[in-house]
Amino acid sequence: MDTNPAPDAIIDALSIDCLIFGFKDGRLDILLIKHGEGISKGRWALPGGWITYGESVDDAALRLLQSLTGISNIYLEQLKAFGDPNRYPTKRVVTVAYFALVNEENYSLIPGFTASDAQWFGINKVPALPYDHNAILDFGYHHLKHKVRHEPIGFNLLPEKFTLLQLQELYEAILETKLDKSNFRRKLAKMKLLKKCDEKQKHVSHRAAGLYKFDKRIYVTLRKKGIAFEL
Amino acid sequence: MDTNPAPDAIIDALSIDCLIFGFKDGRLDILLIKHGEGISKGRWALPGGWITYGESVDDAALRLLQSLTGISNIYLEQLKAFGDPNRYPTKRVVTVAYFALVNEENYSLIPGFTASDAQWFGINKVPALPYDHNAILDFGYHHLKHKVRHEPIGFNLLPEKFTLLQLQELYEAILETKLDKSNFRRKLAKMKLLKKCDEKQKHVSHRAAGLYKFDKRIYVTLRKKGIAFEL
DNA sequence: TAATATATGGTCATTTTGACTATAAGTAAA
DNA sequence: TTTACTTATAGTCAAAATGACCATATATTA
Repeated sequence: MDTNPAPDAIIDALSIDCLIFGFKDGRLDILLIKHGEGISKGRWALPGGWITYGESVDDAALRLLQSLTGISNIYLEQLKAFGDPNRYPTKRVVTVAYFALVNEENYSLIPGFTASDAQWFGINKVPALPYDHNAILDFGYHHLKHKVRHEPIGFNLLPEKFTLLQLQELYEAILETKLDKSNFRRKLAKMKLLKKCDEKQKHVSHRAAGLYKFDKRIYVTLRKKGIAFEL
Repeated sequence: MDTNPAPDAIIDALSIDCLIFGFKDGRLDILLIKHGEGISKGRWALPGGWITYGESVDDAALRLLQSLTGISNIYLEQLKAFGDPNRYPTKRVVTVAYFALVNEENYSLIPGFTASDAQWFGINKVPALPYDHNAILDFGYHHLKHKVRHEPIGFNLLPEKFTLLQLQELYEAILETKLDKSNFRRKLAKMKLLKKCDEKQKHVSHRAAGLYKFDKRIYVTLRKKGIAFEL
C-alpha cells in the first residue's frame, strides 16, 4: 500500500467480531450477545462493534468484548478479516474477527453497552445469526480444530488444576471424536507439558484422579516449536 | 459488530499488501516493487494499494498484484490485518496482508500502475522497507515456516514436473535446515502425494533423476486432513 | 458386601524414525 | 578409456512411537 493518498470513504467502517470459545462439563460453547439496539435488535450475534480512530485493531477487540460481555484480561488472537462488499446490508463494512479460548467458570457474563444479554451456546446449538456471522463461526471452528492438532492449547479452556480426563474430554469435544485413555496419557507424559500437583479430585463417586497443571515454560517451548498432536 | 451506524471516517482507508514468495535455484525469494510516486517514491516495498468501495478485499488483492507486477491467476491467501494506529505516517490506515507461493519461472514481472519496477529479492537480502512492511514480511515468513510443516504445500512453488531433490531443496530453503535425502524420499513415498512421470531430467552432468508430479486428488485430501510433516 | 465407575499402569505386535551404508548411472577430466 | 566426481536410488538396523488391548487399584453408592 502507499503511493496516492486514499480517496475519501473507501469503506464506511471497520468492525470487530469476537469468537469466544468456552468449555464446561465436556461441552464446547461459543459466546453470543443479544443486540439491544440497532438494525439487528433482539437477535443473537457475535460480540463486536466499531473500531475507533485512534485505537489499534487489537485494542478495539479487547475493549468491545469487555464492554459487551464483561470479559477482560484474555488472550485474543486475530482470526481473519471478512471483506465481502455485501456482507453488511446498509453499507460497506469490513470486519476483523478475533478468537479466544476461555474457561467459562472464570468469567461471569455481564451484558453491557449495546448488548441486552450475553450467553454461552453449545457449538452445535447456535441459532441463525445476522450478516455473515455463521460463516465466521464456521471458519473459526474449523481453524480451532486445525490448531488444536498442532499447538498445545487447552491452557485457557481448563481450570488451573485439572484431571487428565478433563483434558482428554476437551480434545474430544473440539475434535468431535473419541480417544483412547491410556494412549492419550502416554502421549501427554512424553511431552512433559504437565506437572502433577500434590492434590486429588474431590467429591466424585469413584476413585479420585490426580490433578495436573500446565508447565508454562514447556508450554512456551512447544508453542514455538509446534507439536504434532495426532491423537 | 452492528447496532449503531458507524461514525464517519473511523479509519481513512483500508489497504492491501501482498507477500509473494518465489522459489528458484534452491533460493526462497520475496517479490518487491519500487514505488514510482507517492510518499515513498523510489523505495522498495511490498506490492499493495487501496481497496475500492465495491470490491471485496480478496478481489482487491488480486487486482493490485496484477496491476503492479503483472502476476495474475494465482492463489492468494489472507495472512492477517495489521491495525496499529501509527503504522502509516499521515493517516489511519489498516492493511490486510495476503500471501502466495509461486514458481518464479512461470511469471514475468511487468511493473505497472504506481510501480516503476518489480523484482525478486532473496529472503535474507531484503532492504529496509517503508511503514511496517518488514514486520509484515517477518510475520509472513514465520507463518510460512509453520505452514510448511502441517500442509502439503510446494505445489505452486515448483514447476509442474520436478525431481525429488528439487522438492527437498524447497523444504530446506523454507525451513533453513538440511534434510536426509533417503528419509525424505521414504516419507514422501509413504504419503503417496507424488506421481512418477515417465520422464527423466535432462542436460545434467550426472545421473538423471526421475520427474514427479503432485497428485491433485491426494493433495486435496491431505490439505483437509492436515499432515504432520516433521522432517 | 457387591456393583459400578473411573484411575492408572502395562503388554505387544506393528509402524515409523533417524542415522547410515551401498550400489547405480550418468558426465567430465586425465 | 580409465578415473574421478556427482547425484540417484535402494537398503539396513536399532530405537522410538503407535494403536489396540488388558489388568488391577481405589473410590462411591446400592
